[in-house]
Amino acid sequence: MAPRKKSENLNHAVGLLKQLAHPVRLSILCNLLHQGEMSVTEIVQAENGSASQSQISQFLGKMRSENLVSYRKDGQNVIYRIASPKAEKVVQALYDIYCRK
Amino acid sequence: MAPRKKSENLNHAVGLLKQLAHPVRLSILCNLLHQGEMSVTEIVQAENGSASQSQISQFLGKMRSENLVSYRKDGQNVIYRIASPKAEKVVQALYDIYCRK
DNA sequence: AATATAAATTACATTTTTTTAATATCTTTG
DNA sequence: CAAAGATATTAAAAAAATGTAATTTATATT
Repeated sequence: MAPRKKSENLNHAVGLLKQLAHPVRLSILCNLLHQGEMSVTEIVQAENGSASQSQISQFLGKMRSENLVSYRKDGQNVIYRIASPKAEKVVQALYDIYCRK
Repeated sequence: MAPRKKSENLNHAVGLLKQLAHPVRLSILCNLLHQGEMSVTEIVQAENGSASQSQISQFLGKMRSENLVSYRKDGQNVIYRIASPKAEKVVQALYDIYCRK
């Protein structure tokens, strides 16, 4: 990796961790990790009532603004995917640590 | 791993992530990962002014209460280490992702 | 065009975290 | 025992995150 100041790495990591530190957002990212792509409707359904459409849209907006996820439009649907390789790696690591073996 | 409800894994992971999602706490854990053990004085010095003794003590208290770290007394010093293997693994993964190659 | 569906936005109240300051406790040393 | 050093505790203010409701925009269907 290109040499960086420690504090720079630290702040980038903290920025990601703050987004992961919410059950609905982490669940969304974990689902995206395994599904590849999901429409907002599918994301809302997968959360099974634990967050409203509005809240999920707000979460997606924030994660979008931090370049954790990206989207494309498909008719009236909007389809999200993970955009950040680092986010993907961290979510995978969490999955390995908490959900496997 | 013993089978667990998804939401249980999720909440455990989120609990850890909330603790990691602060620059000073993450820095402390990263230092402990590499040093093994550190006294509070050393921890405060390592943060180099970015947090007061009081604040660091509060952070350590919270991380202690969540079993992320444990401590032992050595005279007038209190020496901390990482107590949670999961925390250790996640911090190591973050280090690999953000600070190496 | 009217209706329905999908998603985003706005505003606000609530809750949780973070920060700061002051003080207390415990241990060692002179 | 008094002073100094190390750590913890308490309280309160400030800042940030969260949850909720209402509304809006855009697209598709009839």
